Amino acid sequence: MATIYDVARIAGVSPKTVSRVLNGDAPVGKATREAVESAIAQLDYVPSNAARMMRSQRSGLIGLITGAISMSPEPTQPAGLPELFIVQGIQKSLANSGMTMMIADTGGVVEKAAPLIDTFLRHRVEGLIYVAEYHQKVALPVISDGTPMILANCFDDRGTPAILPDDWRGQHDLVARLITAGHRRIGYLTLRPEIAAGPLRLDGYRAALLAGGITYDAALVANCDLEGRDGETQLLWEAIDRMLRLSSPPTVFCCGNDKMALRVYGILRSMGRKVPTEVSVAGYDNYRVIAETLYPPLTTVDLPYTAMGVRAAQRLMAMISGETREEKGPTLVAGPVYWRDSVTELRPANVSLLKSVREE
Amino acid sequence: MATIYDVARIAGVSPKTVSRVLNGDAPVGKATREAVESAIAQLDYVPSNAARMMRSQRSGLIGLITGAISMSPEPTQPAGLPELFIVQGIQKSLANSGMTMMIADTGGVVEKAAPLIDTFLRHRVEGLIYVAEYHQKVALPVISDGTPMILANCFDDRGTPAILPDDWRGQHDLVARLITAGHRRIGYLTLRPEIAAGPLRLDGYRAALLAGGITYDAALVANCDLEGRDGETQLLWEAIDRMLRLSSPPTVFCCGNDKMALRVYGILRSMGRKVPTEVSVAGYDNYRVIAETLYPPLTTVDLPYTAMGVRAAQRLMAMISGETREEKGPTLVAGPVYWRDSVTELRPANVSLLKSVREE
DNA sequence: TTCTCTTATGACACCGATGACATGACACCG
DNA sequence: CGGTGTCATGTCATCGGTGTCATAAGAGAA
Repeated sequence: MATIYDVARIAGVSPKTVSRVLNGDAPVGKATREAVESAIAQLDYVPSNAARMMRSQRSGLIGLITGAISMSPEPTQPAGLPELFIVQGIQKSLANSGMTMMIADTGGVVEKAAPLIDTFLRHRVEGLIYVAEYHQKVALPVISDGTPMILANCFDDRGTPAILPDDWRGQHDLVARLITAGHRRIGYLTLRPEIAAGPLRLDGYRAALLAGGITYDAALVANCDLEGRDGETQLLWEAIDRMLRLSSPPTVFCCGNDKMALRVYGILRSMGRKVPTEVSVAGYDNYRVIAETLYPPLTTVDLPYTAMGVRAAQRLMAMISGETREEKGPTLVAGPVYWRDSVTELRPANVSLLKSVREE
Repeated sequence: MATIYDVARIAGVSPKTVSRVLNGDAPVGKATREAVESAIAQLDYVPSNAARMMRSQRSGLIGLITGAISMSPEPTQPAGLPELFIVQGIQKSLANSGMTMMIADTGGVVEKAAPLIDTFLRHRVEGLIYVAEYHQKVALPVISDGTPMILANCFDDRGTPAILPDDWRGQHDLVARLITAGHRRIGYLTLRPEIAAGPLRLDGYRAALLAGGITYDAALVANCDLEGRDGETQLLWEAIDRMLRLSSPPTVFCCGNDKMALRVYGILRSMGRKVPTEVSVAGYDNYRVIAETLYPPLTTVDLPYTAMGVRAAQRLMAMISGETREEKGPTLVAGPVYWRDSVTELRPANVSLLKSVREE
C-alpha cells in the first residue's frame, strides 16, 4: 500500500505538501496540487487513518453497541427491527459530521458489553451509544475514561443521558383520537406491566379517558401479554370474548402492540366480527410490515425510532464538542398516531387537524 | 489517556516489557508481570489500536456495507430485516477471529458505496462484505488494491465471491413436501419475475411438480406482486377467486413470501374459507413475526440468512488468510422448510423424516 | 571451570501521518 | 528602498505502540 512518502516522491514535493493537498488546510500552488493529485491517482493512494489519528488524537469514530443484530432466541417485543431504525437515525445524523460508525453486538447478552466497550476504547472512539431492543432499564459497566455515552431506548440509574420513546404521550394521543372519533368504550389489551412501556402507556390511556370525561373501567383492561410464550392467542380470545359479552361492550380494542393486533384480527374474524364495521382495532409500534399489510390497514402509534436515533446522535455530538448547555435527564421523543382504516369514525367530525405529526 | 510509557514508568520497566505483558509474545518474569498489571489497572490503561496497527500493519477490521440500516423508502421485499440476520451471522462468526466489524450504510443508494469503501480502505480493513437487501445483481466499484471482498445476498458479473440463498431448492423442497402431504393441485402466487428469486423459485416449483409426476398447469400460477404498490390485495383476491372457481381448484396456495401469505389469510377468511381445513397456505422467507404470529402458524421456507452470514465471514476469512483452495463461483445456501399448521396433511404418512434441516 | 543455551529485559528505530516552525519569494506600503 | 505581510513550501519532531537486535544473568552441559 502506497504511503504519503511515495506520493511525495512521485510528485516531487515534500510529504507535508501532499498532506496539505489532502486536507486543504493551507494554500497550495495550482501546479503543485495537480502534480500531487495525479500522483495520488497513479498510485491509488489512500491515506492511513491510523497514522493520521496518532498525530491528531482524533479517531472520527463513534461506537455503537446493540443487541439488535443478534437478538435473543426468545422472540422479544417487536423482534429486533426497532434498533435497526434507531441505528438508521444515528447513521443518518452522523454521516453529516464525518464520523464513522463502528457497530458491535452483544448477542443479547449484556455481559458482553464490557469487552465490546473495551474494544471501542482501544479504537479511541469519541463517543458511545448503547441501543436497547425495547424501552427498558439497563446497567452498563462504567466508562472509566471520559468518553461520552448515550443510551438509546433505555435508561439507567446513574443519570447517563438517555433518549426514550414517549410512551405515555403516544398512548394518550391514540386514545384521545379514538374519543374524538366517538368511541366511549375503549378496550385495552395491555403489554405486561414488567416492561417499562406497560405502565407508562396505561397511564396515558387513563389520562386520555379522564380528559375525555370517561370513567376508567377495569373490565375493559386485560393483560394478555405472555412474553411470546404459547397460549397468548387463547388468552386474547378469552379476554375479547369476555369484553364483548359485557352489557356495554367496547367498540374498539387497543392492543399493546401491532403483533398483538395481528392476532386480534384473526380472533375477531374467527368470531365472525367484522373489522372495522362491527368492532375497531388499534395497535402500537407502527410495525409497518404488519400495520400496512393487514386488511384493513391498522391504526397505530408510531414508535419514532428513527427520530430517536437522530436525537441520540445529536446529543452525543453535543457532548463530544463539549457543549456546556447540556440538557439533563432523558430526552422523550413522541411519535404520531397513524390513523388507518381499522378504526371506524363513529361520529363524523372534522378531525383531520388532530392528526399530529411530531416526527422529523 | 494513559500510554504504554506511563505504564512502564509506574511499573519501573521498559515500554517493550509492558508490550510483552499485553501480547504475551515473550516470557515475562512473574514479579514484573504483576507490577505491570497493577500499573495498567491503576492507570485504566487501554492500548491504542491505531499505534499498534501502524507497526504491525494489521487492522483487525472488517468492513461491512449494507443498505439494511436505512432501507429504501419503498417497502421492498421483506423489509430490511434479512440483512440484519446476515450481519448477525457475520458477527457471530467474526467474533471468534478477533476481528472488529465496521458497518456503513448506503442508505439504499448504491452510489454511496464508493465513498464508504474509501473510508474503509483508509481504516485499512482486511476484508469487505457487501450485504444486499434481497437476492439481486449489483455493480460495485472495483477495489483497486487487493483487499478481499465478498458479496452476500447478491452477485455481480465480475465473479466476485458471492453467498446466495438457494431459492430453487427452497421452493422445490417446499413443493415436494406439499406433494408428500398429498397435495396435487398447488396454486402459486409468485413474486414478480424481475427479482432474482422469482424465476429461480418458479423453476424449483416446476421441478418439484415434475419429480412428483404432476403436470404443470399455468392456470394455477399468478403473479400478484406489485412491488408494494397498492392494489396488491385486489390482485390477489382476483387470482385466488379465479383459481378457486376452477373445476379442479388448488388445495393449497404457495405465496411468494410470508407477507403475501398474511394478505392471503385475510382474503380467504373474508371469502369464508377456513385455513387450513378448507384450503392450505404456505409462504416463503420464514419471516417469524408473521409466520409464527399468524393463526394458524404459517408453513414456510426459511431464508437461511444467518447461515449465509456465517458462510460469508468464513469465506472472507479464508481469503484473508490467503487460502489457495479458494472455491470458485457463488456459495448457495439452502434453508429448511418449516412445517406448521397452515397446511393440511391430505394423506396421513410418516413424513417427519422429510423435515429437512440444513441450517447451521 | 568454561562454554553454550535459555530466560528476562532493555535500547532503538520505525510505521505514516501531521503540528510547529522556518524559509524563500514576491507584493504592497509609505 | 527597507519593512511588513502573505503565499508556498520544506524540515523535523512526534503520536504510541512493536519488530529487531543486544545484553545480562543464571542453568545446565562438556
